[in-house]
Amino acid sequence: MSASTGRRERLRQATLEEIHAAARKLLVEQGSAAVTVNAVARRVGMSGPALYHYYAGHDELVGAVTAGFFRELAAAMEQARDARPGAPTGDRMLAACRAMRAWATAHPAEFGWIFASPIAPPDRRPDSARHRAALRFEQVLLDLTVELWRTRPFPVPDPAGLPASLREQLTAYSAAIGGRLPPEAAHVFLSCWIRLYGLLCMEVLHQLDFAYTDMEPVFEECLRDLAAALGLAYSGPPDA
Amino acid sequence: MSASTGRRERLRQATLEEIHAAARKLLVEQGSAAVTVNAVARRVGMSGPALYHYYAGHDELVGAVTAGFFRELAAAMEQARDARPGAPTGDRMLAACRAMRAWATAHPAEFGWIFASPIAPPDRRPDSARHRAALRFEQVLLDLTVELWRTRPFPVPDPAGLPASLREQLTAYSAAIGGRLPPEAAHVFLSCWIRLYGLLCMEVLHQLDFAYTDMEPVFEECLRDLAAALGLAYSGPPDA
DNA sequence: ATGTTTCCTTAGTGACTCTAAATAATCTAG
DNA sequence: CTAGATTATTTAGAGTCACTAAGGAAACAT
Repeated sequence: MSASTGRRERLRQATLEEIHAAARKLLVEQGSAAVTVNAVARRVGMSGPALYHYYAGHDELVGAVTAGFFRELAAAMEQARDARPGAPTGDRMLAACRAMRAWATAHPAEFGWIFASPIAPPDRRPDSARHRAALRFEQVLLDLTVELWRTRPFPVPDPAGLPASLREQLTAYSAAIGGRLPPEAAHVFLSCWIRLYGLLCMEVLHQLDFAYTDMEPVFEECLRDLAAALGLAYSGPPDA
Repeated sequence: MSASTGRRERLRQATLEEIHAAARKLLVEQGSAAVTVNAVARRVGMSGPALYHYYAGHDELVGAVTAGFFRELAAAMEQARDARPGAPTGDRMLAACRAMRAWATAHPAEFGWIFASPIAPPDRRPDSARHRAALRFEQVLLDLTVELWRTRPFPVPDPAGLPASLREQLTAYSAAIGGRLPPEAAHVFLSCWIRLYGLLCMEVLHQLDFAYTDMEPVFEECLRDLAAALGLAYSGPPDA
């Protein structure tokens, strides 16, 4: 068997990327419904069933494309996070959040595709590339929150004030992330995550068009809230 | 021409409802992808193209079904709102919010369909039945907020502290709702709306499965936050 | 040079959306 | 009560989709 750098393997990788790019272009230009096996194959110059030598079917193709989007989004956030290594954790967190929205607004079709996948639950198998990429994406803000918690702990609610069932779930989640955050801190993290993610979700799904035409200041207001919740200084958008 | 209660018209309405029910059953039992023109027609006992005499195509059928879901959701919220006419506005608002989540969790497929429609943006024409039903849905909490604002004004941010572009949009929205809320109050309303809607969005799209298995206490925590923001007394879930 | 693996094509199946034409049922007018 | 218009529904068919199967051609290994 040839090594991983064999000529064939290289060609195969190139074709995979070409397929990936074609699918993305199709998505951006004509919407998610246009991303069909046949259409993608046509774009890369091969006809129909040839694509089945690269992906087992439509779902797997969709999953691979989605994973790529997640990776790109995570990379953008990681880059923003690491752009100024010496800066306070809070600033780097705000930068990562803004990078998330920047990617989302620069690539609305891709961001929408991530959530409202034409086929929502199928590729949610915990071993899929999509799942791994999604984990990496979720990890970015979690890591920053952990760092913040270690260096400059934020205020947390009294665990006794939380409902018992919520406390149990938080304890389980705290264990799932290796105890890097205690349950109360995990609650704060998840609350922030929900607000951030939910807002972008709604923006991208156009659920707020009835009230807002430009979501940027709304997003900044949300960031201000989150900064307050995390006890960190809110510094306005970089170019404002 | 016959009156609106002609026999034919009645038959047609009955068929429309039958189509509607068949589509919904298909959605619930086999997922959104199963809601095809052919499958729906088969279920109502007619074959294929006959359905085109009731809907111009797949998109219109989807839109009609979605509008029905919106109406049902709005009705459930209105019923909760009006269940205890003498109760404080705050209690009735919490009841309406809980009714929203109750409907969403009782009909996850339908609620998910509302957002991640197989065909997202096309039937977003401002004159469609879907759009009107969505407006009615949005109106429920808006009405309650207006009532609250008139009877027991909630704290609002200083307009001078808001970014100019946000202020402009809020002014426009305030005008769009007939000035029933001033821009600052509209901002509070929209913030609450975004948090509520965003949370349910994420729950239904299973974006929080990585941390929570039971979202009910999370939702109640959110309600508690919103109650605080609106300056009203939080009263726990009715049956807890 | 031979055999194997990989890639890609054509052909074909069953499903889908939707159009067109023909047929059956129903209502309306004289 | 019958003739014509309207409506409901059917079958046929075009075009596309996902996917399978079978075969040819190229690249690879030995």
